[in-house]
Amino acid sequence: MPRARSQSRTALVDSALAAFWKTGYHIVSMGDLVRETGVSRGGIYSDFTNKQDLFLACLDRYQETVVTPVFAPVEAPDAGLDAIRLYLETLVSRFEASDEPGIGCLVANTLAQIEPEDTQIRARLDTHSRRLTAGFRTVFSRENQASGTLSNADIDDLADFTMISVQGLWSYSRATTDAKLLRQYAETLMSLLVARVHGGTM
Amino acid sequence: MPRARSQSRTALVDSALAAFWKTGYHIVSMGDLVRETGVSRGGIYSDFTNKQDLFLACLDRYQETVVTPVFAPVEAPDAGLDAIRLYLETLVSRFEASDEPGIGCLVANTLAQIEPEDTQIRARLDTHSRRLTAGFRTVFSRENQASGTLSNADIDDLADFTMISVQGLWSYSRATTDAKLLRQYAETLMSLLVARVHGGTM
DNA sequence: AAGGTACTGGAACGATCGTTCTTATACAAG
DNA sequence: CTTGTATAAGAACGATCGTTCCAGTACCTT
Repeated sequence: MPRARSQSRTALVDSALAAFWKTGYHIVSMGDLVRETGVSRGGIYSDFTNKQDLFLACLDRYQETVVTPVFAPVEAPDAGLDAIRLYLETLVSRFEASDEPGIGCLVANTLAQIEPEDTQIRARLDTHSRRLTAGFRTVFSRENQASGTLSNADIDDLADFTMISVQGLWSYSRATTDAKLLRQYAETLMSLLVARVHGGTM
Repeated sequence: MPRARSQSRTALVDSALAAFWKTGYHIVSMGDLVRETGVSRGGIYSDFTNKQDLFLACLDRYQETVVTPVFAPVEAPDAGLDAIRLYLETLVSRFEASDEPGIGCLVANTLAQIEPEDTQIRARLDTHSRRLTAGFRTVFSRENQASGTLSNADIDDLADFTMISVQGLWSYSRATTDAKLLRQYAETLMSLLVARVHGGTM
């Protein structure tokens, strides 16, 4: 029977996730991970075959512990535009909670620093984007059922637009300490979505 | 009198810029730079004190050779909303020219992989953002003079919004090969700007 | 108490990193 | 041609990288 480690496997991944998220995959060394996770080199390599394997686990864990909780309102069965508003509000208030520049979105950060051939990582980033798009699309589709002013193609476009805008919001959160700016962005985006869904195709 | 090098200093920077842009600062090694620039190690270190110094020169060069030409319409003295449309069109058609994922924006890529304390690099990224914002703000201000429907604060917000949106567009161009999606995003953004400037505050 | 298991801490490995230095070569000036 | 200089090519340096390995130890089971 396996003995309980001082750090459980998920706690190990959580610590590694924090390091990768804040500092970036290539900058974080195994020595850093040993120090920040509190798990020895042997311990890490007994659970993961190499650094990239651990990072992939972190990407998966990121979906569970970061994306799912905050995106859950949008993915709820009865979610409407207010769910998207709530989602954006959660993001913005998270930015406002700190005076320092944010650490952005792990997925967006990773996208900027992987090589094009890195298919394993890239697949996970695609999954993330499709998850966001699908969530938004379902909401728009539901909101559109009453009026029916938008075509399916319009809804697809709007979902893609929202996904890219959110990625931009996350990305830029790494650059600024001015949360008010991010809040303004979210509000403008939100008003655009409302206008599109309830105010016709503009 | 100094002898002409086989590669001039600007050609060196251009080659290094291409490598940093496509692959990322941390992944590109000095050996890579020697191979791709065609300049020896000694030659590189005679012009730049270290790798970061060369990278800073690349960031500056990026402004000159990439940002300035494509952003020039927006910064023109008589630029209007059509200049922004032209700017977005230039970006999108650049994406459409290739079947592979894009390499994004060097500034946005760098932002995702530097440490928060890296003030020298961060200062250049801030300058870039302010440059974009200022260009957009001037256009909106000019377009607004006739009707005067927008307050100065509205114009500032809209300029920030546009800058972040453009950063998002660039960022996501690294993720997808679907240029149509990016074109759709640009068109939606453009219609929003037109509505805000000429159609009231929504 | 004894044995086995699972982890720690750290030494050690080869590879590669950024950087420096040396040697040889190609060209300009006299 | 000779001399001087700037560059090229690459050896070499210490540091650090990811990874492996080993001895010591704490804990569970019997």
